[in-house]
Amino acid sequence: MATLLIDERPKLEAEHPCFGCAVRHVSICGVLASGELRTFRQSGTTVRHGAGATIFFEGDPADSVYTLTSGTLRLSKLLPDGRRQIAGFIFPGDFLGLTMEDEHAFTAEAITEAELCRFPRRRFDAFLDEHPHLERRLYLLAAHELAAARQQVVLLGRKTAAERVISFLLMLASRCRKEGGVADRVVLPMSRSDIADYLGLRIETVSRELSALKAARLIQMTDTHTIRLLDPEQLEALAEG
Amino acid sequence: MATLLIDERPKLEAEHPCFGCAVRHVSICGVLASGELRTFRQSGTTVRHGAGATIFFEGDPADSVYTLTSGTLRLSKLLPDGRRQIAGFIFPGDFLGLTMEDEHAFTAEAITEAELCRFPRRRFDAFLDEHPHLERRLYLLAAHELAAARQQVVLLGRKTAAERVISFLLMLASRCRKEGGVADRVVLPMSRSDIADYLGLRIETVSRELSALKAARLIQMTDTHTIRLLDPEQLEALAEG
DNA sequence: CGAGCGATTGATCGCCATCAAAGTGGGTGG
DNA sequence: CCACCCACTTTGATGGCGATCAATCGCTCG
Repeated sequence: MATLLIDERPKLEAEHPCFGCAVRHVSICGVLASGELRTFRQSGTTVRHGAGATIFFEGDPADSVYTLTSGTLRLSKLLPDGRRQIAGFIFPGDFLGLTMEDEHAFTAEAITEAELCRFPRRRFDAFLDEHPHLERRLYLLAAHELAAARQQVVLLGRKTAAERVISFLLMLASRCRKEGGVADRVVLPMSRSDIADYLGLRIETVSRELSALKAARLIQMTDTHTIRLLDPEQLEALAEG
Repeated sequence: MATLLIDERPKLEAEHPCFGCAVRHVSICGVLASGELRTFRQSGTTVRHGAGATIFFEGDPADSVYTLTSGTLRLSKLLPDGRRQIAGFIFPGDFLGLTMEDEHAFTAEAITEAELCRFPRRRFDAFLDEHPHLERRLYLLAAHELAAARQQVVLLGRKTAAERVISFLLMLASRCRKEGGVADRVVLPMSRSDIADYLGLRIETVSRELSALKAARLIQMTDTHTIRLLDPEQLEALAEG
């Protein structure tokens, strides 16, 4: 029995790359039966992007959808004069390219090296027609993103700089926890500039607030991209005023 | 032929209140065939709320969904210390209560007197199971709301007070246009306080910016709740910096 | 070792918030 | 019908938070 598993596993993966996919169960593919998955896989291709690369620009025709399998992306929009707002970060398992319009409203860029599953939109839509239960999954996905966007609206509309930075750290910590990681050790793959543009602040302000939290012994920074939450309880209280 | 129409119409409406519904074709019900509609209607009830009334509070169990048939609502959230952020306004034809959580994340209140179609969530879900094409409609709806929320994120994160107010006016004008109204005459059913809490500003700032636009001959105010856009082109340019 | 980029820290400025007061309009009761 | 009230809006004066300008630090890479 055990030997069968050991022998069979690699063969399955060779036919079905998805079986080896780290995010299969969390992504949209999770609801697919094995036979469906094969068909689905055949309509997609794997793409790799180096850090800083652009997956698509705002205004580009939205003719593909993606699942991120590794790395981190940012979704951003530029105002004509260069001001930038980041609408969200995309982590492994997240879906990308979901839109009703013909054009993408936001630019998607790789923060770290990233790997994605790319599906031509036409094929994806056709597949959707044949598998109606995928639509519920898609709806759940959209509802989830909507909740996140509205949380960001509250943050940007009414929170102070300190509250924004704390909320951001807690958000990342919560995502860490859901993925089974340790709760109080947060990795920030993005730069201060990305954080600032996500929180509607300037990099100097983000830096200052982090320094203040460090001085208050609420966080610890081993390096600039790794933060340890020393008092999650109090941070939680501070995040909401 | 004409007499038949005249005679038959009221009878149809008596059996099928939805036929007389002003928002049937734009709301989620629009995809339903007549037979389906009858079933759907039977699972819903009409509710009325006076101006200022609360439809549900954030934290209330999300056991109903609604379609707004007349009036205007606001979706808001309070921070512990009383700061309020409005995440969106709900207009006739819009869907309300759409959430994946067990509890509503936002409070829904009537700005003007409002009329809604209320559906118990269990029945709605059951109906959804039997009519899979409704799920696509629902997905489209969520995607639309997501786009609106992200637009608000950009507004709150990176726009100045003047740009926010102009963007708001243009948003309402665009909605007016879609509903076949005149493009340059905008009605604001909500108070200055509601506008401020939507735009992440204070009422004084909203008032000042409106006065400035009036002084610049870009808008006209017949009364505090009716605004005429005198130069939509230039307003459009000013809205994006 | 120096160039170059990102992050931090410091000094000052400006937009919008806050505090304050006056204007407006609609509804009520005398 | 008018006087009064109350809530909402507008306008004015001042202040503070976060932006801006500027310098330094620390790291990686050539």
